[in-house]
Amino acid sequence: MPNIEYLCDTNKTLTGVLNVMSKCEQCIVRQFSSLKALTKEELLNLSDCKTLYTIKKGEPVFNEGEKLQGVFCIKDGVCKMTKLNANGNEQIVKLISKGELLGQRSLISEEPVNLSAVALDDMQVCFIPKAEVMKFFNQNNQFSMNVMRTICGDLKEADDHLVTMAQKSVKQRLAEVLLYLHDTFGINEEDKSLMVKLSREELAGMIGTATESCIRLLSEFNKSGLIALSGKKIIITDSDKLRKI
Amino acid sequence: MPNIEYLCDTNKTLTGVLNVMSKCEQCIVRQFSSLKALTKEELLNLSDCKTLYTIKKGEPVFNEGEKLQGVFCIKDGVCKMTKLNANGNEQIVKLISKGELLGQRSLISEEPVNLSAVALDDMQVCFIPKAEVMKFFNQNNQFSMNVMRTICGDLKEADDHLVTMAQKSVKQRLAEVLLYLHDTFGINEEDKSLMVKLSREELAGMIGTATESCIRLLSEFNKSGLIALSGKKIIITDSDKLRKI
DNA sequence: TGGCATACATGACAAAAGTCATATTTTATT
DNA sequence: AATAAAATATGACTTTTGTCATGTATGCCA
Repeated sequence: MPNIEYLCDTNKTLTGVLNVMSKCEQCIVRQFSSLKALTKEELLNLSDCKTLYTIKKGEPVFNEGEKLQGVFCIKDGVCKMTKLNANGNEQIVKLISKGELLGQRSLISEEPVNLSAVALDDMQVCFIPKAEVMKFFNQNNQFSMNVMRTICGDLKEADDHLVTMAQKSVKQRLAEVLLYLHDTFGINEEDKSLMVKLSREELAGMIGTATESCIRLLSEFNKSGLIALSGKKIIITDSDKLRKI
Repeated sequence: MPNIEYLCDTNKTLTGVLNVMSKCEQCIVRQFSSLKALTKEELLNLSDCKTLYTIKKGEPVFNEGEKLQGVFCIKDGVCKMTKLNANGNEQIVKLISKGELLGQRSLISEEPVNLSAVALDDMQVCFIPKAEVMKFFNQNNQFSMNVMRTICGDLKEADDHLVTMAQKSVKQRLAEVLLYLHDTFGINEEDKSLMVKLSREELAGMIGTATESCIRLLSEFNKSGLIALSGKKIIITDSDKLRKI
């Protein structure tokens, strides 16, 4: 992972230069996260101590087991939160995108992160040091409540996700994931293909199945006219039928 | 579910009588929950407004979709947190026992509960009204942090659980659940059988499989000498081998 | 104590999903 | 543009898991 501690402690110049271009106060993304509860003054402080980061497609923001020194606010891009199992298979637990905070759970629990975060496309993230976040917890109750509500939402999603994994067939799970990608991240205007591009292997990793099974089912959906495939691109052509699988 | 609002608003006498027998200050169970952060004064208040409840084996504490007017602190007993799927199958998401709070997520998110809670044996729970809990959130930061840490822990567990469900075989999941029941809830002294008694159907519901598959695998484990079965009782005889499945 | 209901158990078969081999296509690189 | 490497696709087969039928044990209650 990028060596955040190093950059944050020593590269004051770089940090400063980057910050000129991105005052937190004007950052629209902030409005969608728990940070929306911060006061003007708190935002000014935040602007000074944050570090803007660019992470290239395929690179990790952090890896399972690392200790974080703060949280990341996603300004742009999408990443996958993953976990390796004993066989070396990668399970994608969820996708996280613009406006969300990464690593809050780890900070609160004072534990290493439980999941890896890997960029699915080029990302821009702001790193906010631990001390700053903890200060907000102490002085801004609304912020605390926002974080708590977010985590409660995550917990509900995780429980629901669990039931899906435990009770539904691979086919149903694939249909569900395709609809989720469609509804959450949208489609390209020109060709109506899903905006988030995952390899077949990654798609299989979201569903918890073998890559071949995933490919086979995509072919089947294609033949049945539920979706259209053109190279890596997936276009949902009959979302109603997909929903009824 | 028991009509909590009714009891709490009107049955002052009953509440009082019960409270004489159970001051929160002396309640050992409290020490294991987020409530341990409360001051003496806060505990005295709590004693006055809580309601002690007895819930019989098989009865619900609350059902999926209900709106709660507070949280439940489990004084004794174990319950299953479940969700019904479209086929009417019951998925057991987790087991909750002595010392834990039920319904916090719902209260924070201001949403109906996402899971049903059903007693696996006779339970004793204290109902704490919403207003009281919210007061603690506002006046006691340590309490807030405790709740937050608990929920973060739940989230981690849920994510891990998800990976297990998605990636492991039914056989592995059964082995894992048996070890979990053993390690978390312990065994009976006399016959070394698992303390928590689940029907085959419930066990299947924890694993996310058909009851017959669950029974078949238990037989197999029995024949291979990993476990011993005597009626409903399950005795783990070779936990090392079970762990290596 | 007998009979009924329920839970547990097992066989036979079907369906779902995984594995391995091997094409074929796409993408990256020189 | 040529080639190599990676990703996608498909067939053949095995293993896992689910379903339905049916039998057996267990507990409960009049």
